[in-house]
Amino acid sequence: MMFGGLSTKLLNICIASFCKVRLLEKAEAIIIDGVRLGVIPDVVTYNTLVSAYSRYVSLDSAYSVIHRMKEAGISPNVITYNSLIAGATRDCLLSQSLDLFEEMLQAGIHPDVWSYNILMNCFFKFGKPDEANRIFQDILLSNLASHPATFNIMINGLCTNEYIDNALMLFRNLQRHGFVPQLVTYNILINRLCKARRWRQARTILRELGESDLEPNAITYTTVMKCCFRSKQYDKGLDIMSEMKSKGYAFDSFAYCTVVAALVKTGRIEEANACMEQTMSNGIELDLAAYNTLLNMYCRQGKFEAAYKLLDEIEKGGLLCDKYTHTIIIDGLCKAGNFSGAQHHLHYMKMMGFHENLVALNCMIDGLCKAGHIDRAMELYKSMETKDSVTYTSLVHNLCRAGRFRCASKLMMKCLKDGKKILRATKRAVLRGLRSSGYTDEAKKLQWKIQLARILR
DNA sequence: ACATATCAGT
Repeated sequence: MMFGGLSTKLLNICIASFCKVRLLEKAEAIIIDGVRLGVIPDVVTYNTLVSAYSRYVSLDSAYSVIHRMKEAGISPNVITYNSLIAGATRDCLLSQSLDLFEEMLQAGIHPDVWSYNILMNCFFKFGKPDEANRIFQDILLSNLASHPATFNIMINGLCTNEYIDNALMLFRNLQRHGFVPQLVTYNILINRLCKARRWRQARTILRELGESDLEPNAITYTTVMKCCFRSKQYDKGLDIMSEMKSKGYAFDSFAYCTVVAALVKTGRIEEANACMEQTMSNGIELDLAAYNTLLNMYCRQGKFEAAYKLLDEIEKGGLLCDKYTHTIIIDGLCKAGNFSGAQHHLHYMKMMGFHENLVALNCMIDGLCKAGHIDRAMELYKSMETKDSVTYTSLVHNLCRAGRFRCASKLMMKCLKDGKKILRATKRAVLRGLRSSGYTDEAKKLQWKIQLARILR
């Protein structure tokens, strides 16, 4: 009996290490071997599989593990449910996450602090900060010992739900009460502050990380590098890349994509190529985001044959293209002036089950305008179900460039009525254009509308 | 030995 217990423990350790490197078939094979030798899988064995399948394969495949588990006479426990709920949240299935939580309660299983953390993260992900906050308060008031992750999830969730000041206040309050930030806490704050373009505060947090006992990791470096690129400090970003390499940090797919995307964006195609070759020669496995980065690079070089070949390769490799993939192709074709090709791909995308793709249509509009086909762009605009501020900005800006200020003005009023934001520079361009071409009354009217929109907002 | 949070792509 004791021997059996020990063997199951060993089996579980083996399975966990195979799952960690995504060798699920190997993990399954060991279970079969184990059963032959009389080693009985337990709840931990199945939980390990549930987690791995939901993470690396699909939620459905995780459910089939649950089925096998029940057939073997083993009941799911709180960890099983936590894994499933986390998986459903990762797959953007809000109601399924909540149903699973309910099912867990119905089954008489008591949620633990992990369950509440996962649920909190779920609410934040779906833009429900109030519900998330309620759970946070419940955790603090309950007897459950809170875990640093509770605070990290809270800080991150507040930031992604536009409560970045509250997140900072929470962070400082926690520190006053003796909370020692973890590396993830710093990484979360640096990243979110950079995305909000609050460079000064981001630098403060980065400095505090430097003064702490913690060592930055690859995520920290990638985050800071991205911040440099975002604030147009390209050479500084590349310096950080070299520092990261020389200090021996693993240069992963994230790091390479960040660098390649920045190089492509600034037109440094040769360097981007070299960087991408390094990625490949380092044997880094490309996932869809990495393929999309590569695809974007090809498109910007006008290498569409290579791009289409890559598209085939992606699909043959069993990956499904996402909306980013298609948008990159459409944007690339538009920038190259191939509008019939772009139209064709738009149809293809629809055939693949993607319906509205506002970003791709915005790329079409911008491309048409830049190639001087403003009327075609206006036609497309009229046929669109939804528009956003990018749609309007692109059209208004290009109408101004073509000297069609009254048309630009009319469109901008529509935009304001629609409650969409528009760049200040674009507003000024329209007003200046109207005045200089003698439409002073129109300019006054527009200015009034702009002020009105500001008051109403 | 199993479950949560941070970094890349239009």
